[in-house]
Amino acid sequence: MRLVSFRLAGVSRTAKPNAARRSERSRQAVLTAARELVPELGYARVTIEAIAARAGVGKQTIYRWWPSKGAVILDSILALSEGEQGVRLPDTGELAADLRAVMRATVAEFADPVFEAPLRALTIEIAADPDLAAMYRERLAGPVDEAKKERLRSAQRAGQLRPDADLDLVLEVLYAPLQQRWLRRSGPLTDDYADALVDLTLRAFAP
Amino acid sequence: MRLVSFRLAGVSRTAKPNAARRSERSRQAVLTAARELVPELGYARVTIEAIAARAGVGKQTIYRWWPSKGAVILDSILALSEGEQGVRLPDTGELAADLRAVMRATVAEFADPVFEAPLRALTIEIAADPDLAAMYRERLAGPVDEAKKERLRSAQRAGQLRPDADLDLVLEVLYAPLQQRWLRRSGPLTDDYADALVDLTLRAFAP
Amino acid sequence: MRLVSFRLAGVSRTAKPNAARRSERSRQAVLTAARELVPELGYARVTIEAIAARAGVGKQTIYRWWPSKGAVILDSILALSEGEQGVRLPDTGELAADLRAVMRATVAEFADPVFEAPLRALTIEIAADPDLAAMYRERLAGPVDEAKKERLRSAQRAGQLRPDADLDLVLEVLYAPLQQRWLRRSGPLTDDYADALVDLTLRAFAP
Amino acid sequence: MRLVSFRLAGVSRTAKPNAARRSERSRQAVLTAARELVPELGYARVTIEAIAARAGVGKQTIYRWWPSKGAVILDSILALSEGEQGVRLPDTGELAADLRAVMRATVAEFADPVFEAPLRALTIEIAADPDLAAMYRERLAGPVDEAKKERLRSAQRAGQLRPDADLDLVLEVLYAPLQQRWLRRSGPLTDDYADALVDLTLRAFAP
DNA sequence: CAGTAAGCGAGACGGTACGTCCGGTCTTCGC
DNA sequence: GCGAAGACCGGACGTACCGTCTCGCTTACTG
Repeated sequence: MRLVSFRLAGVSRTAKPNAARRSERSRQAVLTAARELVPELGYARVTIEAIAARAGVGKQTIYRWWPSKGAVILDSILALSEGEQGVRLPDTGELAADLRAVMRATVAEFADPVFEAPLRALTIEIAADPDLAAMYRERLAGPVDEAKKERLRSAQRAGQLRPDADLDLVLEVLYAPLQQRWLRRSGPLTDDYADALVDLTLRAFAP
Repeated sequence: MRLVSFRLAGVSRTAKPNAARRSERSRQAVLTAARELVPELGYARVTIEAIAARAGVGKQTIYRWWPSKGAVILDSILALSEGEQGVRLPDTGELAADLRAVMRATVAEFADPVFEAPLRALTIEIAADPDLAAMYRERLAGPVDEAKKERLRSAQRAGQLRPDADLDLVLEVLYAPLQQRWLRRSGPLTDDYADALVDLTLRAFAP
Repeated sequence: MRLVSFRLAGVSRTAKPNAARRSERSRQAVLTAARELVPELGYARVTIEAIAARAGVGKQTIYRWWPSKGAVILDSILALSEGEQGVRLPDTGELAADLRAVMRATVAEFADPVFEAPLRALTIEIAADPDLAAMYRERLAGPVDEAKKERLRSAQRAGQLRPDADLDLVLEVLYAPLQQRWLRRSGPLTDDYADALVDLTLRAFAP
Repeated sequence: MRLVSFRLAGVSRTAKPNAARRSERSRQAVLTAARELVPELGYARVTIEAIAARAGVGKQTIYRWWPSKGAVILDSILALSEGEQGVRLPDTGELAADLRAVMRATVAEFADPVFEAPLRALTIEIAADPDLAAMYRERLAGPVDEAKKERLRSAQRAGQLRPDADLDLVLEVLYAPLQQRWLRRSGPLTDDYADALVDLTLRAFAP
């Protein structure tokens, strides 16, 4: 799978590298360097050269294994949850309370610069690069969304949500306003705001 | 006062240029070039040098009048509606129908590359640049949102919307899902989708 | 003339730079930096980047005005005699003495690292690059050889040299052994050796 | 002794490889590849990587057995005459005729790109690298010059050459002008030119 | 209504980063 | 245990743009 995307993304690379001989040490160093530099410098000022220098790695090693700077950032974020088992949302039986908790946690993440900076960087790259957007959906958004939808299905079985509700749409109504405020800095991100989004969503999709 | 500006003359960006002597010809050429180049090359490959070359303008002329590439893009979009009087939404008395029309029009805009490409470029720049985000809110988003809220207030008076509804939140629920799908290319943008957003919003904020 | 050779040497440069606006300051800085760096680092370790850095000049400024590193070296050597009027050899009337003086001076030059290092660098580049060889002949070797031949012609008129002697050949017999010893380090360069070359040359071309 | 070499094993270039186990196959492949690539690409574009790839050999195999690229070139030229017994010049008793034949043969060699390109490459490397120059003198120039001097000694015995002539100097006067013309491309290499060099040399060193 | 100062097109400049290439070293396999 | 294969760190290459800076030229205000 990886190799295919390389072939599509790479411009002139014809002979694909042998992944079995890849240096795990270098890989970790690059991802760590990327994660550190983004909040330090701001994404726009993070360069491949800076990542390579900080990681103590040749530039070629980055170009060999990642198709773009955005892909490095995506990997650096994915690496944080490496080794964890699948995501799972709280399920106390009380949908409203569970969603408020999750939404408030999201608000808190956006307030923490260590999360916020790489996330904003990634979001910008995704908006600009369809290939990266596909990688993002497949490897990060997809699994997380699936976990969220699992919780919603449980709520449907419990009669707390309209049984014919389009769960993708439910997620969008919950998250898109929050993420848009964050991305555009168009308003404050507070717990009250999180709660309001949960309330209106439940109203809109009440059985 | 005179002497101070004399003394500072030559220091970068302290003595701002005399707008009265600005060449309208050059301004239009730059905005047109920017608008044309973004869909042609893709935003990432549009450079100040390319805009200047296409416009037949010196680079300094761009640096003199715009603070950033994003500002040029913003202006190039604003210039499209230059001369028009204030925005105004349809008001047939039937809120659902009016909103569906507006949302479907937005969907159509996103499908047209001539609108889509500069809009995406602008959105990316806004996400990366807080200063530009402020300009955007003040000069583009603000007036448009005010017009939309005016229509919603009319609906509140007509008893078609909860009188205590937070109109900013209503707008976010309507638009953020649509714009996020577009920005992330995370799903199809259809008229049905636009209608679904209108329906759930009206449900959530029904009186 | 210069522009033509640029066009031939440059790979992708189509729009030739405007020589009238060239910065004399930068030109001098580059030539001085090159002259200093060659003996310091040895020619093989002198890079365009190092010259640019030492000169406090952008790399592009070098690439804009010189087709190759060798051309910079050639210019840096030519710049030494810039402003001087044409070369002229001593003419005491005694050919043997005059030639010995000139040959011994050449031997001394080869012993001085400040001359030797750039000269060796240039000689190597000339051997590898026919374009540069042409520049060298035209701008450096040509005028110098002409001055030497002028002295030989004077000797012919004085009956000290065979009147039908091929003067280019005379110069080669004088200088080529010396320069080859130097280039290949195949033997000692002494005043006696210089004298021996003069003696045998005069024997070979005696009237 | 054993322990020392054990301890140093792995330290770069201290423990030299066991020449007995050297692969003759690889050695030949490298030398052939080098000889082929120099005329094909021009010396400046011949890289160790290209030689290794063409030879079907790992880069390390080259670095293990040769100290520099120039040494590979030198070996590739030496390999041509491998197996031949010592060089020997024609001796018809007529020095002038014999020298003309040899000089004309040299002119012909310089005209053949298959000889010319590696020879030029080697000459350049020798000029830049004193270590290689020493190897060159010992393994290539030395034996050849000795053979030439043997012929000259025979001529001295036959009274065709001044008995006290410095034979190294004689060789230089014969060859240096020719080789310098070739290296600098400063004039045509013809049979007449070869003959002229022989004539003037015999005049200069006539008994 | 001439003189002058600004904006202008043009583009050279000092820089930074790009993405590629290669040098020389090190590691992993297979023979 | 050598050798092929090739990943690795390092660093220079030549190019593309950045944002600043002259340079003449044109154009509009000012004295």
